[in-house]
Amino acid sequence: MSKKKISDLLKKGQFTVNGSLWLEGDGVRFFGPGPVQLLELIQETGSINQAAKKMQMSYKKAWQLVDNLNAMSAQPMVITTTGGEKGGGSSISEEAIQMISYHQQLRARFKKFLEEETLRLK
Amino acid sequence: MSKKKISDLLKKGQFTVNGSLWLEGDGVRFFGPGPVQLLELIQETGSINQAAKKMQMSYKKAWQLVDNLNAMSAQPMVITTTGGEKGGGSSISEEAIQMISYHQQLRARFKKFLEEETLRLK
DNA sequence: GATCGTTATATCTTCAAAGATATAACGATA
DNA sequence: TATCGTTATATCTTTGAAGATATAACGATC
Repeated sequence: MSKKKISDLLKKGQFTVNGSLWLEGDGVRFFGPGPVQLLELIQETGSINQAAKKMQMSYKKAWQLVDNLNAMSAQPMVITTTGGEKGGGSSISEEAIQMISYHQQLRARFKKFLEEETLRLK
Repeated sequence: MSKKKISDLLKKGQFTVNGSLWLEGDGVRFFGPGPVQLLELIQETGSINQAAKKMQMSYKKAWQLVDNLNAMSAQPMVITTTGGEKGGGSSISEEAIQMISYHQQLRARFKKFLEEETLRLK
């Protein structure tokens, strides 16, 4: 019996290999797709609050992500200030910019991997 | 300023790139690591019930996975019989064996990808 | 028809994650 | 000192997934 293509084994028409990637430190996941987008939006808006709103995330969750990121990194990724003229605000560090850049490249390589694997199904 | 290694940006010592993969049909995830092990154990034990116990999964969840797998595949991956001498039992189809084999190869390639990406951090 | 262990299914309970809400702290400006 | 919008934090509610439990259906064997 000849070997069938995987897609022949399955019922529906459109199949893809998909997945997700993250950085792990001592078994703890800490840098997935969510945080990257949040960092980008903090950079754009200058505020955790506004960044959270833009991605329809609760402020609470956004703050937790920021807190977690800062705890895991050698230098803070997000610098926050409270009070002042505009009530405060946040900016991202050079390290955060490098992490964003790295993550974009990583995602691009992963995307290629997934596309190759999806082709292999057919 | 020279570009730092990613691992220098982070606090703790041991970092890895990790992730998970699955097959998707019409946006619905349906074939991850859990089902593969379950299929293997059904093949080994001849019973959904015993397979579930071996991997410390509730029968309910195991049965749901089996039901889902059969619904997604052109031919059933698990053939079940009820009643009879031993109360019934289950076996896996040729298609399931092919899926297991495919998934093992896919995991091996993914493992290589993750290892390469982890090396890149350092 | 009584027995057996399994499949098949429904229902109830638990538990953790997420969301909603409220409020204190902050500090430049006027 | 009053105002402002933001950060920082606590607490309560909601929700969905998982787990626990119970039971019917099944059919070869005796």
